[in-house]
Amino acid sequence: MLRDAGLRATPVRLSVIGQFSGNCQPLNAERIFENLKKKKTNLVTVYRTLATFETAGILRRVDLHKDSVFYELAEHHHHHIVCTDCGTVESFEDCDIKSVTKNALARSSKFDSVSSHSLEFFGVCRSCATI
Amino acid sequence: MLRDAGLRATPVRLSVIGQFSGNCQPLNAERIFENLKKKKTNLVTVYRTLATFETAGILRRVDLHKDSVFYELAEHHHHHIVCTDCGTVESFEDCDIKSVTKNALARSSKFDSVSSHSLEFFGVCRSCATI
DNA sequence: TTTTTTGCAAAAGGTTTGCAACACG
DNA sequence: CGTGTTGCAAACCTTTTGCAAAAAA
Repeated sequence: MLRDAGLRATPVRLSVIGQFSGNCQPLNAERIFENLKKKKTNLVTVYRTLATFETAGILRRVDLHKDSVFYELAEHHHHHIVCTDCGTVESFEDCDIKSVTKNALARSSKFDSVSSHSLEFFGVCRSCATI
Repeated sequence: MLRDAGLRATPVRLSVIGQFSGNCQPLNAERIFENLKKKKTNLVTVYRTLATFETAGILRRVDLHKDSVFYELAEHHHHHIVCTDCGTVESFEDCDIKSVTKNALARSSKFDSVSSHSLEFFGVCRSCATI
């Protein structure tokens, strides 16, 4: 993955990729940094790693209406349901929005194509709703 | 609108609502503040107004993968195509994602319902693609 | 060895908070 | 008049930048 992107394989980078591979939840810099504490690295390095990976197309940004930016593996085409109360995030994979995309492009005056989309749902989870 | 939300009608608030009503583009605090400069107000007040309006359900947050938070009228159920190159934003209204929503909820173990969703497309606009 | 990557410190930028003055209703 | 709202200054917090030391290839 790193080699394909022309990036050097460093411990931090390998560990960051590992964190995403072993986890379906989107992660933010702070969280990744916590998981790396034992590795004695720097939060700045995490931010730089995330930026590099996003540019390389390894990670993609996920907007969860939270205070910091979350990422997930680009190859995992996920969408999310976010609890606006407790912040829990649930992911789901299938999204058949081909027809939506087609309609959007048909009506667009500026775009001929799109390269990605983000789709997130927001609501109150069952657990928060019942308390 | 303000009365319904139990909010006082102040000049800044009326002007902010006016800006959104007369504009289909999502706006961020900085932009709203610029449009208000003649009114001699404060950027802090703009942020507070936006937060109040979001809580009141008058505005909703739009994530455009930009550095600041954008908003639009909640009653305008819009989605957007954002150029990842020049940043231009095009809005579209129709989005038939009922079936996607239904599927997501059917597979969800934590949510029985959702109250909103955000759907944005990203790509390179025709103008940026040809240059 | 050469180029990329990291660490540290410091800055930047967007957003929030405390508190007193102000204004809507 | 009373409570909600604003202005100002300052703080906050996430993210970015500069530069020299360290590490990958």
